[in-house]
Amino acid sequence: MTCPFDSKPRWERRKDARPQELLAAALDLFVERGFAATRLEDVARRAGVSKGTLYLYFANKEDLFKAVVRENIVTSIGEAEEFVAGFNGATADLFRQLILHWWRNVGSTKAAGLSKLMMAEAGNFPELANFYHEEVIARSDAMFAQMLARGAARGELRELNDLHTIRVLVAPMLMLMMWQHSFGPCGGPNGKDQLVPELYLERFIDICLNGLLQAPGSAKLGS
Amino acid sequence: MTCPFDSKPRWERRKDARPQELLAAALDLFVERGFAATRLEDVARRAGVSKGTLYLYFANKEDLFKAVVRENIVTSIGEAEEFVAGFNGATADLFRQLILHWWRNVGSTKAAGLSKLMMAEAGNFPELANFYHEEVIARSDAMFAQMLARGAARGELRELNDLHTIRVLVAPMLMLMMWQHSFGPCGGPNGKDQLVPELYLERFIDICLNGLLQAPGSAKLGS
Amino acid sequence: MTCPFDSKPRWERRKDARPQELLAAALDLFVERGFAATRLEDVARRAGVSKGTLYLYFANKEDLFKAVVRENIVTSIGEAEEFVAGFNGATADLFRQLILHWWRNVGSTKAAGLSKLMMAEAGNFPELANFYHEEVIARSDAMFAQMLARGAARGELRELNDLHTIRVLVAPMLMLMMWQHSFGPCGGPNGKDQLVPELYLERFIDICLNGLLQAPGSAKLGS
Amino acid sequence: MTCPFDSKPRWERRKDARPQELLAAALDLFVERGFAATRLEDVARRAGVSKGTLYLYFANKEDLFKAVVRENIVTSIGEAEEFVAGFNGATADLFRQLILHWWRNVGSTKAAGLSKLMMAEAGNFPELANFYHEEVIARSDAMFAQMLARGAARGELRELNDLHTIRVLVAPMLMLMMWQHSFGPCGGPNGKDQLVPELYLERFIDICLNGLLQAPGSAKLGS
DNA sequence: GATGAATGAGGTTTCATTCAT
DNA sequence: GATGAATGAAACCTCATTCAT
Repeated sequence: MTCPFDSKPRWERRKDARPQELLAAALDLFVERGFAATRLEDVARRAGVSKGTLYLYFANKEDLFKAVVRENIVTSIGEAEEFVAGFNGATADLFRQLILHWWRNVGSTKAAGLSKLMMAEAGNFPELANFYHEEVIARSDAMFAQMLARGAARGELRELNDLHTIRVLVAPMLMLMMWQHSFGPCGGPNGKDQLVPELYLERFIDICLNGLLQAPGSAKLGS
Repeated sequence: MTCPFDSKPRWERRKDARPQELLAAALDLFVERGFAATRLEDVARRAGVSKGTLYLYFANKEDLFKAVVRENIVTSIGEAEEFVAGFNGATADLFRQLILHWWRNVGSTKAAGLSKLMMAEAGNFPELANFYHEEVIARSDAMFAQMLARGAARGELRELNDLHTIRVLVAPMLMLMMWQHSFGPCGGPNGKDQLVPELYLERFIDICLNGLLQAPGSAKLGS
Repeated sequence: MTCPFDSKPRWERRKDARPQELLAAALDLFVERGFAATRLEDVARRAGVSKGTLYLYFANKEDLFKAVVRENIVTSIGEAEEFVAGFNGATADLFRQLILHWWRNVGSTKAAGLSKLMMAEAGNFPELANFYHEEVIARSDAMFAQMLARGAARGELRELNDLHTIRVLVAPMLMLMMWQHSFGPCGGPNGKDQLVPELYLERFIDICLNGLLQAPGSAKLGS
Repeated sequence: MTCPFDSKPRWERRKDARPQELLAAALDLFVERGFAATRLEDVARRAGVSKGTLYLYFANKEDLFKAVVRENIVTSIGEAEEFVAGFNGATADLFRQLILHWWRNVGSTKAAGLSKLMMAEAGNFPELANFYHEEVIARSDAMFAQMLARGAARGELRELNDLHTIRVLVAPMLMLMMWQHSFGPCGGPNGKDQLVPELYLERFIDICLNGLLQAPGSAKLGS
C-alpha cells in the first residue's frame, strides 16, 4: 500500500526521517537525565548517527531542545485549545475530559518529563525558559482561563477566574507528570507508595470540583 | 592585646561558624543552579573560604547537600508534625494553618527551591533520591495522612484517606514552591503573570475545602 | 591535490597510529615516574595530542596501564614460553639463553621499568596487582618451573623444582631490571658503581649454575 | 621498678618519646603506601598527635623519611658490618649467618618495605635517592666486598669479587624483602604461590654456594 | 609546645563543539 | 551529506605546608 506518488527512493526518505529519529532520541534522554546532563553523543548514538550529523540538523543543544518541546508539547497544547473551544456540555465534564485527554496525550507519555526538566533548569537557561513560558505556559494558562470563564458564565462554577485559581488547578496534573519522572521509579520496594495515575486523577477532579468538606446537612457537625 | 600593626590574616579561625556559613552558601547556590550545576568552589567562595576548607566540614558534594536538606527541610517537617499532633480545633482550620505555617517557615524561604532540585535530579542521583524520599516525602505523607484521618474521625472531612488524596493536596503547595524558584523570577515583563503567594494559598485552601462547583441550590443545575 | 595555501591543521587525523604513540609515551612516563605520579596530561602531550584525546582510546588510567603492560611484557612472556617449549639442547644452555633473550627483548628496554613500578604500587592498586600477577608473574613462574623440570628429568640439574627455587633464580634478573630504572641513573659520580649488564648477567648465570664455592678438591676443605 | 635517677616527670618523658612514635607511625605508612602516597596527616594521627606537631620534629616529609631510614636500616647496616668484621669461621658460614641475621633483624620487619619504596621513588626524589645510596647501598656493597675478599683470601670461595657478583648475591634477599611488601599479601587465594621465607632463604644460600648443576661425578651423564 | 583550620595548586575525567576528510 | 577525531575548559577532590591561637 505504498503511495504511487511517493517516488522518493529509500535512502532519501531515510534522510528526511533523520530529524525525527534525533528528536525521539533526544526526548528520551532529556527526560531521563535533564538538559545539562544529557550528552549529545548519546543522543546521536541512540538515533543511530554520529555526533557530527546531529549538528547538521540542529545548530546546538538548545536548538535541539526547543525542537523537542515543539514536537511534543506545543502541538498538544494546540489540540487542547481546540478541544476546549469546541466543547459542548457541562463545564464540569469539560474539566474532567480535558484532564483525562491531557493525561492520555501528554501526561502519560515521555513528553511529561519535559515539565520537570524545565522547572529545574529554567534558571540556568533563561533563553529556554522564555521560550517555554511563551509557547507552553502562557497558552495553557489562557486555555484554563477560558474554561473557567465558560463555567462562570454558565453559572456552573464559582466566580474564580484568575491566575491563582488556574495554577492551583494545574498543579496536581503537573505534579503527577513530574512525579512519574522523578521519584515515581524509586517507588516503595514493597509496591506501596505507588501512585495509580487514573485513581489519582479521579481524586484530583473530585476534590477540585467538590472539595474536601462534608456536604452541608451531613453528619459533619456531629463530631 | 591586639597588635596595632595587626594586618588581616589570610584567614580567620572560626570553626564554629563555618558550617553554618557554608550551609547558607550551599543552599543559595543549590537552589539557584541545581545540584549538578553547582560548583563547590562557588559555594566556598560565597562563604568566604577556599575550596579546600569546605572539605574540612563535608566529605563531598552529596554530604553537603544532605546537610542542607536536613538543616532546612527536615527540621521543619518535625515542627509541622508536632503542630499537627498537638492541634485542637476544626480540621479545616488545621489544614489552613498547616499550609500557612509551612509557607512561612519553608515555602517562602530559599529552602523551597530544594523540592524543585530534588524532583529534577532524583534520577541522576539515586542516593540523594532515597535520602530525600525517606526523610522528607515519607514523613510529609504520613503527616497528611494523620490530618485526613483526624478529619474523617471527627466527621469533618469526607472519607478520603489514601496516598492519592494526599498527593493531590500537596501538589499546589509544591507547585508554588517550585514556581517561585523557576519561572517565577522570569515573570511577565509587564508584571502580569505574577503570583501573589498569599492569594494563591487562600485560593488553594478554598478550592480544596469547598470545590469549584456552585453550592447546591445555585444555578449549577442548569447544565 | 594539496592546497598550496594549506595551513597546518589544528590536529591531524591518524587514528591508527594514535594508540601506539600513546602507549609509547605512557611507557616512558610510567617507567620514569611510576603509576600514581604520572600525569595523563603529560602522557598526552608527549604523544603530541591533548588530554581529551587520550580518553578516546583508553577509558582511564588503569586501562592505559594495562595496555602498556600487555604491549610490552605479556607479548614477550609468550615468546619466552615458546622458546622454552621448543628448545633442544642442554638445560644449562637453555637457562643461559633464556636469560640473555629476556634481557635483549625486555630487560634492556624501558619495559623493564614496569616491574619496579608494579612492585611499588601493587599495594595501592589491587586491581592492577591482580592483573599483573595473573598475566605476568604466574606465567613467568610456570615457564621457569617447566625449565627446572626439564633439567631434572634429563639429569642435568639438581632436583630443585619449587616456587622458592624459581624465585631465587628470577631475582637477579629482576634486580637488574629494577636497578637500571631506579638507582642506575644515579650512578656513582665518578662512574664506579656502574653495572655492566652483560657482565652482571654472565656472573649471575655462572653463580646460579656453579655456585660460589671452590670446586671439590680445592682448598675449600680448609674451613 | 622505676629507676631512681630517672627523675623526669611523666609528660616530659612523653615529649621525648614523640619522635619515636612518629617514626614508628611513619615507617608503617611509608612501607604500606610508598613515599608520595603517604599522607602526613595519617602519620600524625597514627602517632596520636596533630599534623602541626609533626612539623615541630621534622622539617618536612623528606626529612621525616630520612629519619625513618636512619632509624631502621642504617643502624642495622652498622651491626652487620661489625658482624662481618668480627666473624671467625668458614666464609660459607659467614654468608649463611649474615643472610639469616639480616633477615631476622631487617628483612622480616617492616623496615624491609623501605627498599621497595626507594627503588620505586628514587627517580622522583633524587635527594632521597642520593641519601639512600650513600648510607645504605654503598655500605652494603662494601660489606659484601669484604666478605667475598675474605673468602677468596682463605681459598674458600672462587675469586669473584666485583660489584656484579655482589649485586647478584644481594638480589634474592632484596627480592624477598620487596615481595613480602608488594605481591606477598596478594597471595594465591588457595594459599599456593606463598613463599615461606625460611625455605626460600635456605634455597637461596644453597644455590649461591653450590649452584644448580649436578655435582661432577654424579649421575648427571646418565640421562 | 601543641593544635588544627585554612590554603590552593594540581590530578583525573567529561563533553559541547569544530572541522578535515 | 556524513563522519568521528580532536580540543580544552571545567568540575570534583586531595594534601603538604603554614600560622594564629
